[in-house]
This record gives sequence, structure tokens and C-alpha cells, in this order.
Amino acid sequence: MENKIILSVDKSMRLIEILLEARRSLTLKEIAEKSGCPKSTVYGLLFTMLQHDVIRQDPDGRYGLGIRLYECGAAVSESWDISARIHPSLEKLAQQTGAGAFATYFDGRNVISFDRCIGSGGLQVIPEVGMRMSLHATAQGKLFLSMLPRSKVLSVLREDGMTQFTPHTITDPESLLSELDSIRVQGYAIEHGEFRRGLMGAAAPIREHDGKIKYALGIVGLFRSVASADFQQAVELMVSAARDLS
Amino acid sequence: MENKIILSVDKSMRLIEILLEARRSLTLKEIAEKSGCPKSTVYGLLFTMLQHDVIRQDPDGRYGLGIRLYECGAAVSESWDISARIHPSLEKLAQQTGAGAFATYFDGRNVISFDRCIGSGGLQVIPEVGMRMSLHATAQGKLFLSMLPRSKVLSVLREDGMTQFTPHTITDPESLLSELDSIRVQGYAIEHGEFRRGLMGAAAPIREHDGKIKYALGIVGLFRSVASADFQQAVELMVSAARDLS
DNA sequence: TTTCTTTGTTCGATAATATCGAATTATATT
DNA sequence: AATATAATTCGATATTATCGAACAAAGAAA
Repeated sequence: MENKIILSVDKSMRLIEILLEARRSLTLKEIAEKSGCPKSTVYGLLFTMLQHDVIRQDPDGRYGLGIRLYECGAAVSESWDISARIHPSLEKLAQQTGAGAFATYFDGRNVISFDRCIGSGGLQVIPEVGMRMSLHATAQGKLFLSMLPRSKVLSVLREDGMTQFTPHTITDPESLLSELDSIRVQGYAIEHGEFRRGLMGAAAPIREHDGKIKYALGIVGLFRSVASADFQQAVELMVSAARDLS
Repeated sequence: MENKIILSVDKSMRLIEILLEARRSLTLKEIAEKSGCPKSTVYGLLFTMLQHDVIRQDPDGRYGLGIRLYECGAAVSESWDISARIHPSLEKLAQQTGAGAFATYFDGRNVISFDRCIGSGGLQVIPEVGMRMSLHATAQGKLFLSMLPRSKVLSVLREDGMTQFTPHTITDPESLLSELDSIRVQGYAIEHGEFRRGLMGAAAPIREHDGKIKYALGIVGLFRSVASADFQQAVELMVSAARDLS
């Protein structure tokens, strides 16, 4: 047997993901289209999850993520020792560099920030907790992409597209792939104004005991330039903090 | 047909609930026992959810709630800017009264706490964020129940049951209904040891611009009695804070 | 070490049920 | 009121989830 996966459950999870990505409530029709399943099938799945408050139905009939997911989220973050493990490093990093420091998680497809510390510098642009980050235009995104095989990178890029956020955003897959090569070599990634004009950042991986990489540290700030001593030093501090956590 | 529920999905949701209630990772065997399904069935369901990071497997093989639920939780709470609006009032209230102050959300069926501030008093018993609260035995629960039509109240009580937490817990629907009447009149609810012996609390509604009520402020503490000046004053502060937020 | 015990994972036949399109109802738009 | 769009229900059918049992892996005991 190739497939141990239970299809109806698999589809249900897919529906949750669709609602998560949409970041808003959707109509049954929209969900059915995005999932590629017939309306009636989707209806049955949603109805079942509705009973468990995993899905909620707005007064206007749209479907959204339910309150139970909030409960679960609170429970997960509590039980999450990684966050506790990383948080002190974030504080130290934010304090040492003056930049914002944050931690992200990669599930093979999405980069999600799950903890952050605001630096001492005046203006701060730092991703919110729970935010999904761009793959091709942020240091975090590029770092995680660099760990994937070429074919996977291309398929992910095709799915997500390569939105041009600023004039510096890399929008050509080949250029990105060659940058991923150098990231793989140097062990960390840098972002200079590719997501927001003037915003610079860097990301370094946190290795698990088994060598797998699921988490990364990041810094982000309005540095003078990527060549400035400030930035270089901040990157060094971040890389060593990440190594210590590995 | 009586049943539109998709069984495998229903079971999956049940597994998530079991893991949520357990507040820790469980072995396959434990989950199978609690759910009443054979190990192999549970295994298939968990395996499927594992693929979606809705479930995670610890290095020791135990199963727990996965990172995707954290993402979902963050997405759900994001859609609530209400938290930012309320938080300052909670701090002020906690500081003024010395009791714990918290905010809850009602979705028509469940009362969930979503923010809290610990008061200055020594011993504090205050619901955790993400916690589901009893409907018939807490001030919050009674407050929200008082806004429902009689028939709805009865059906909710039938579904949830009226667990007797302490000797003071109201376990008779008619007694509860008459208390709901007075809550509706006075505009806030009081709890005196119905959930935990000696624990007193109160809840006041936050009205939206359209007059709908989805959120409530609450205080909880170990007051001498509901007639004590401390408590009376705390309730007044809470009621006016809630009115200001409305 | 070997044996015994416990738990996790795989397998396959079978009965059960999820699926899908079409019909129906509800809601919105003209 | 008529039309269009979306939500929900229904039922026959083939698909597939289910379960017990077999197997594997990991631990404990000896």
C-alpha cells in the first residue's frame, strides 16, 4: 500500500489550511474551489468540524477558523519548550544589536514567526507573532529555501509566485537559486531591502540534535548598509547565538 | 438521514480534544484508550494529521498538538484587535482591585478567556488564556447565558450538563434561569463560590457599537464575602470599566 | 546476553460510509 | 416578481476506513 492517509481527514486538514492562508472567512463556494472538491463534500467536512468548534460559521454564512483552534494554539505555545529555550537569546540579541530579533519556524512550505523581541533602535519593523513570511524576499525565507532541493524550490516558487515588493526583490528564479547556493555555503542568509525598502535583516538556522533544521533566528532593522560595521557585527552575534542554540 | 457527520473526521477532532484536555503529549495507547478506538484506527488518524503538522510526534514517540494549531490560534486571535483595546483596562482593574482581571469571549456556545492580568493579592486563581469556562458555575458563563433566549439556555445546559463543582453550584435549571433574570436586570453577574470554594468573581458585558455582546470583563479573587466593601467596590470599578469599553 | 513484556506500526479482507452530481431550498440581485 | 447565485440535502455507488491480528521495535527483567 502506498497510502496510509485517511482521505477525508486529509481533506479536512487541507480546508483548515485554506482558511488559514486566506486569513479571513470564506464562503463555501470559495473553499470548494480552492480545495478542488465538490461543494457537498466540503460541506460535510466543514459541518463535522463545526460541531467541534474547530470551524466557526459567521452570521453571514461564511466559514472561518473556530475558537477551538485558539484554545489549541494557546496550549501548544505553553507546551513549547523551544520558545522558552530561544527567548533569552532573542532578548540578548535585541539588546546587543539594537535591532529587532525574532524566531521563525518552517514547516516545509511556510515560514512563520513565533517569537520576537523589539530592539532598542527607534523605528522598528518586526514581524508579528504568527505571521507568515515571504519565501523569496526575506532572509528567513531564503534561508529555508536554501535547504530544499532545486525542484522543490521551483515548485514552491511557482505556487507562491515571486511578488516584487521593492526594486531589489529578486523575481527571477535562476538568480534566486544561485543566491541560495551561496547561502548554503556561508550558512546564513541576508536580506537587503528586498521586502521593504531600506529594511535589512539576516537569518541563521538552529539545528536540532538530529541535524534537521526547523527553526531560525533572525534580526531585522534599518541599518545603514549591509556593509556597515553595525550590521556585520549584528550578523556575527546572530550566527553565534544560533550556533549556541543548535 | 440523521447523520451528516463524517466519522473519521469526527474521530480526528475528538483526538485533538483529547490531546488538548490532557495538556501534554500522550502515547498512542493512551489516546486509543481515551477515545475508545482501536490502536490501528487512531494510528491512521494521527498519521494523517501528522502530515499536516496538526499533530506532532515527540522524539520519544508520544503524540501532541502540532505547530499548525499554533499558527491557526495566532490567526484567530489576530482577527481580534479587541485584545489590544481591552488590555489597559485589565491592568488598571487588577491594580485597583487587587483581584485578578480577565477578559472572555463568547461564541454562542463557549466562553473562552483570551487575556488576563494578575492582581496584587497573594493567592491568585485566574483562568488561563485559552481556557474554556463553565457556563452555569461562573460569573462569565451566567452573564452570557443571560443574553440567550430561555430555550437556548436549556438546550445548552442539557448538552453541557450542570456539574456540581462545589456545594454552592447551581444544579437546577429553574434556579439558574431565575438568576439569569436578575442578571439581565442588574447588568452584571456575580459568582460566589460556585466554581471553586471561596472563590468570588463578577462579570460585566462589553457592548459593541451595534449593541451586540461578545466580550466581557471579569474579576476573580478570594474576597471575604460578596457583601464586603472590597468586593462591592471592585464590582463597581469593573462595571464602569466595561461601560467605558462599550 | 537472552527472554519476556509492552508499545508502535503494518497488513488485508470486509463492511461501512464518504463521495459526487443532481435536486432542493435559501438568499441575494435585478 | 423574476432571476441568479449560493447553501444545503439526498441517495446510489464505489471507495476506503475499519478492525483484529500479525509483526516489529523498544524496554525491562533476569
